[in-house]
Amino acid sequence: MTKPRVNSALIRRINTGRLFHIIRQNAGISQQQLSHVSGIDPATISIIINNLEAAGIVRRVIDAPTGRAGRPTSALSIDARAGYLAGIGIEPDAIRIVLATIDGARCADLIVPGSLDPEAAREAARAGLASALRMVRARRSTLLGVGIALPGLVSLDGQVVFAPNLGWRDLDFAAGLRQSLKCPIRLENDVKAAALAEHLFGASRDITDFVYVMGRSGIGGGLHLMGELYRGPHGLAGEIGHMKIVPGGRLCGCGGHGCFEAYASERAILAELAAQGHPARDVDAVLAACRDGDKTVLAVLAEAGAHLGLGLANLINIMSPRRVVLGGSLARLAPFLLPAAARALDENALAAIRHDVELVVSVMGDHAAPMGGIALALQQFLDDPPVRLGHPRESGRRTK
Amino acid sequence: MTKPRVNSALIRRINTGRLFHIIRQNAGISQQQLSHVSGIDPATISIIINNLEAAGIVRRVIDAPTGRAGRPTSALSIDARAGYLAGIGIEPDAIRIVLATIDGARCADLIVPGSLDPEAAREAARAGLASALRMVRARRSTLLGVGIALPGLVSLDGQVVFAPNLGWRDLDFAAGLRQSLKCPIRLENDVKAAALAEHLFGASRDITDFVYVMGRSGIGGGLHLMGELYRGPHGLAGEIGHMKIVPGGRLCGCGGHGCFEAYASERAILAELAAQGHPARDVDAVLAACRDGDKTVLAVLAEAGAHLGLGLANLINIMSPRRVVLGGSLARLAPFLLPAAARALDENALAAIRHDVELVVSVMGDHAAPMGGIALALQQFLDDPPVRLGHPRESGRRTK
DNA sequence: TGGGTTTATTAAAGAGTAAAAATAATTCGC
DNA sequence: GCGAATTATTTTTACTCTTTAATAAACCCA
Repeated sequence: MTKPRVNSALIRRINTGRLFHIIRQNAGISQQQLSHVSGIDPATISIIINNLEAAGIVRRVIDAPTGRAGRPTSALSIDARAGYLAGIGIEPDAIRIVLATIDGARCADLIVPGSLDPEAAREAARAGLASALRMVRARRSTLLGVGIALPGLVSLDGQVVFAPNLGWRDLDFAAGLRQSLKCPIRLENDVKAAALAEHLFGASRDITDFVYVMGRSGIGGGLHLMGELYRGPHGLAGEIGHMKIVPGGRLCGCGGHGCFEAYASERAILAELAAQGHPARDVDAVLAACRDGDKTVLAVLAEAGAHLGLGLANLINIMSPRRVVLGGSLARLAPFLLPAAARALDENALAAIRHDVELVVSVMGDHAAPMGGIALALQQFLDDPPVRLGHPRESGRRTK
Repeated sequence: MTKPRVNSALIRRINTGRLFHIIRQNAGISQQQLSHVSGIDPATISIIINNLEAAGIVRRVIDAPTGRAGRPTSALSIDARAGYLAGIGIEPDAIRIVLATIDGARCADLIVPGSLDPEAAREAARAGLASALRMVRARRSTLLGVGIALPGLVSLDGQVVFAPNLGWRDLDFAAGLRQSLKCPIRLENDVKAAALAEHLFGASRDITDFVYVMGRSGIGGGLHLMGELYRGPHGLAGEIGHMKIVPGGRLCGCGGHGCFEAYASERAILAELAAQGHPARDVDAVLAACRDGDKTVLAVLAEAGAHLGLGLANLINIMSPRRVVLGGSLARLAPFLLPAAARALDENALAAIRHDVELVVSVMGDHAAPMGGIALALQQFLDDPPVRLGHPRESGRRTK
């Protein structure tokens, strides 16, 4: 049971974080606007901004004259030179590495072959990260944090509990990297990480309550509630793939029957196509067939879309989020899934609740997992900044 | 969009509230133990306790000698003389009123006939409340807060959006009472309120993440996440009754098919019995038949229990709570529902998640809703105490 | 009286807020 | 054209509030 002390340091950390994100998402904002937006007093802002500037996190540029009277504003922005964050998305067959500045701007992108052997995957990630750093001509000491996102159950303390696709169980994947990289590392389930990225960098920045639904081979979910990721008491909340939508229905990989992901996942769609004798074996082929107007494929997708809508309706009835974000292969297939899904949603979600829910598609694409890693790293960076922010005001007070 | 300022006053409110609840649940605790339990510094505690004592909220009794050396501890407890909280549970046919001291101890209990006319219901509640106050010989000025719990959708600002059982829509039920009672009033959905009561007064005091599932005529839910009630962006989260567990299944009152409450609610059970020609028309009759070993009733309940387990499995798969609490008529029928429900749970919930979830029955009984009202009133009292706590330290500083 | 235990007080450090002051441009008056 | 007034933004100062650590006080028992 964590009980963070409620004290001044916490206040400062919260307010600093809030200002950081506002600046990040509104580059060029002035201190006065910042005060208006955040509700924090201008004096407090002055102090915090000065600290952030001294730490090299925020940059201040005096604006060009506007032509109007008064002292010109200075434009605040996150200083890209502060250092880099790395996001690592681990999949069975590929490891995606993204390097970003601390404002989340992507500046390097890399895919290396994956491995089911943890040690090999770790080494591949490490080597890939080194390459990425070379790509931007950055020294390893400029790496401020690393976030790792992988498909599987991850405990609250970042241990891999079970990752069926990777064949990993009870593994501290980050430990080895932490040693060799000498910088903070966080590890999280890829869908939860992607939800975080959606909140920090995506289209749902101002949405405090949304559900991220990601189709990979199966279906995962991330609950973002009250402005923060909800992990649940064991870190397993949001695993919606095995919600039962058809009692006694199709056999699922989990051993159960009628699971959500046995009907609406990429794997389920491909399996259904195969069962109907269709040659498509991956999402690209499915999309190509759709564009050619392949009736079989369109029918299968409509069917899957209807089940998708049914599952989402349950999710919406329970959580009443403001938005549902679709990611992964669900996002790619969305054009052909959504019509049926929207119908099923209208039919099965309570009207009063359905009315206020948007169903949108993530724009993150394949970057969802590694950008989730960036989000994790950024969160870590703000939770526990390497330079002590908010230190005592320099004692250079002039006396009258 | 609420954005509470993060400042010293907030810290004090949070810490004061924490101490209040610890004292409430551990009457007789000493300041030192309080510090140990809460993690708050003894000095801070000293100040806060002095304020609470001066406000008449906490009482300090110097303990009898313990036989051991040292200054005797003083026992802290919530001062029952501080005043009363009222909880009002509104149902179509009855209004339940509970009076409690601010530590949540029930001291009066009353049921008056209900009404579908808002004005009549309001007047009945007001009159009942006056009677309850007379029962404990208390003046109306000692009433510190009122919480109202009713079956229906309630917006975040306490407006009744839709209460089908009462036939109310878009109604500010509390407004009239607020005028005549001249004390703070909060209004909330009864299941959410009951979940709050379960957290503050029930068996789930130390559980930060649980789901409260209440069977009335339908089925409602309350999500208690991260130590607080989750209302969702519109206050409609947790309305699990219309989760679809059987696609295209039984017609539900909502117009949809296959809803949770069309299979596992009191109304559904009674309807099924009627369809099978059984004479039981209420829960009492059902329970009596069960005790007589009535096969028909037991079979219907087992069937309903299986569907209950199926619905709970979905809830658990999504939320991964630490506990599911059953209340209302589900609690009364629990002995005959649970075996089948537990089986369905084992079958349909992911093992990794199922393993850490308890399924328990609320001990609140019929008091759930009005005690929910008490919980609301207490929360209101602590959020916005009538006497300003944490006032400036008395200026009686002695100088050396 | 002295030892031990618990509570209360005090001083220090840090946070936020409000008001005043400083800063830096433009605009006005001549 | 040039200085003073104006305007808008940021910083400083003064103050309150909070936590925390160190210190003092209160109290019982031996």
